[in-house]
Amino acid sequence: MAGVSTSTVSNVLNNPDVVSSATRHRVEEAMVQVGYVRNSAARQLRGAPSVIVGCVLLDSANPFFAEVARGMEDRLAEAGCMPIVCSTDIRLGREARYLRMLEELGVRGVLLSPVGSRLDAAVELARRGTPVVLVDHPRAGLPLCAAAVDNMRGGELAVEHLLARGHRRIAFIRCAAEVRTVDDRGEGIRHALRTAGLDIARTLVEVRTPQPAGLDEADRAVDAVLAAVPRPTAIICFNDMAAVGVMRGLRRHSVVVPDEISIVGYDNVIFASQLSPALTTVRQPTHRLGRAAAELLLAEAEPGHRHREIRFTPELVVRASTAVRPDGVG
Amino acid sequence: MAGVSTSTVSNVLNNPDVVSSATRHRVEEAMVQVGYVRNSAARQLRGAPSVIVGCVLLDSANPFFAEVARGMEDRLAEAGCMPIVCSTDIRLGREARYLRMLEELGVRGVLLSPVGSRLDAAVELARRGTPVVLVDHPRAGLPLCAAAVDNMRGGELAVEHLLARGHRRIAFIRCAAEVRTVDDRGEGIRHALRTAGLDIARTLVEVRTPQPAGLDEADRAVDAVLAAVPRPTAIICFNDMAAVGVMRGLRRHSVVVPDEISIVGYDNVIFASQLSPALTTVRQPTHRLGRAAAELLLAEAEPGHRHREIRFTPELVVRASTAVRPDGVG
DNA sequence: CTGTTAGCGCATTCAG
DNA sequence: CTGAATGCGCTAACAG
Repeated sequence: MAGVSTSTVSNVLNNPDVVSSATRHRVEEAMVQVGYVRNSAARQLRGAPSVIVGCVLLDSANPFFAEVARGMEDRLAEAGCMPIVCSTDIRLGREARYLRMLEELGVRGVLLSPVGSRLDAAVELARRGTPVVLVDHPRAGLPLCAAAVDNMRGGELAVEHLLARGHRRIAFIRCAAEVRTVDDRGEGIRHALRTAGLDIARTLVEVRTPQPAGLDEADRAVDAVLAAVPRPTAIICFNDMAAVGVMRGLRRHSVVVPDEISIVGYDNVIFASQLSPALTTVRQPTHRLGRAAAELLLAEAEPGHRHREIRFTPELVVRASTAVRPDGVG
Repeated sequence: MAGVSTSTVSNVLNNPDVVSSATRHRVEEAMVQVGYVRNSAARQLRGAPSVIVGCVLLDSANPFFAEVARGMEDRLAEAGCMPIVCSTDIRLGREARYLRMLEELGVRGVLLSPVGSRLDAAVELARRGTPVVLVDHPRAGLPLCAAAVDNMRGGELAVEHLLARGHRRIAFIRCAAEVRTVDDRGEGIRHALRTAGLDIARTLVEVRTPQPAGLDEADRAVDAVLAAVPRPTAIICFNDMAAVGVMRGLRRHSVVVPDEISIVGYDNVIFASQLSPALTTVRQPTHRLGRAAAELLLAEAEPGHRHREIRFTPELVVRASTAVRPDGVG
């Protein structure tokens, strides 16, 4: 020890009030002199909780998840924690690998936007002692916490809006990969159609875009939509990026939006309002979703903790890409 | 030990070929039976290099950085590493705090998009043994590696394009925060104007938007641009999000783009091509930038390593938001 | 090829 | 209030 003492230093760091302020100052001074840096590995080995939280998302570069991750980061920072951000690209193998690595790291917990709906790996991980919070996925009775958006409701909102505008022939463009959120939106779409007394087989056209489901793939999916007989008068897209691709595809076919075909996106990315036409879409509270997930995870450390779900409700943002059904169609 | 041996297990994990395949299998079996999980903390304490890399960025939710981060993540994953992603929001205090935490964690290194240009903290950190790679910031002779985009050239590209279209009165909308990349673009703008033999005081109008420099702030900054006498016929924005705000602001003032005023953005975010009018902008190789930074960091572990800089060149993407200068103006 | 041992840096005893 | 001693899980170096 530079000053005089030995592991009084430990107390200076962990129980500052137990040390006389004189020696405390002396020790603190010595620490900056020597350039002392705490060693997290040793602390953790000794049993201290890790400050690291794993965030395993489908794709951190996707604007939706990027904002969710930022919400997580902000809440974690308040608690002195930091996120490790991983993208699975909807690949189960990568998810498993990341979960394994995070477990070995002894992270405080994992915020997981799961690939499929077989959550055995997540449940097992939690059972072994690493808390897991599901993000953007319903709790589904599992012994885990979850922060989710009501995607069924999101699908319903889109359909209700289109039905009110007179549309009776609607396409749903979705990604080929099995993603729970997208499935739920599809479920909501069908539910709303049934509720309106419509025959799904005759009103709904589902088109899947190949992976990676980006702008170009959605552009090409337009061909299939336009080939459907009778031709849909409205298209619901599984996210805003796809909606942009669809707009491009329709332009390619010289189909005017919204005069001939209406479009509804999903996510309300920041550019949605500046597209031409401005995109009608479903807004999700991304930042708050991320915060909530982090909140749930941090709460797992508390004594009488019980698993719970925080569920957000999406909102329809009506803009210029949807109009009343053109006469004589559908 | 479940099977029979003790720290032969260590060899099974680290020197598999040194153990007879019989016992190896036996040990491996026992490991899954017991549900054995390596303890990274203990390995690290013992001297193993960490698999964690700190990524300290200005704002991970910003599409530019989100894609850079993804590039980092992809390269790191190939090396069995994972990124901790932190956002400073251009606050020195937060940067310092994060760097400290990452140092305590004993990360493999830090990929830093620095707040200002006073890089003492980064240099010190590196000197103490945590490698630092600058991201989106020039090396500037420092004893660090850097992965950067030539932002001066980006500014020049924008100006050269506008000058070729006849513009002689140009506004530059920038964020109030001191950000090196934006400063460099401004420098490039001035350099290109000087090179063309123009008087900067008479051709260039610089407007700063308050923090957080988002869409709304840029929208409001339009007022100042339009108030300038003579009124600029073109606006260069420090990023695409700002360009979107500027478009909105101009619409608010019933100024038609590009007929009355041309706009150049920066970043070429994925939606840039779908705006109305489609945005002329400067493209940066985001994903590759992130990859390169990670690459440089991983290379720091190699024996005869020498610091170096990887510099990318931006490209102008000409679209519909820029036109020839309207007659009789400027 | 397999078993034994020491110590990485810290926090938490217990004695002074 | 301060100083000395132990062990967290692992690996490297050596002994069998």
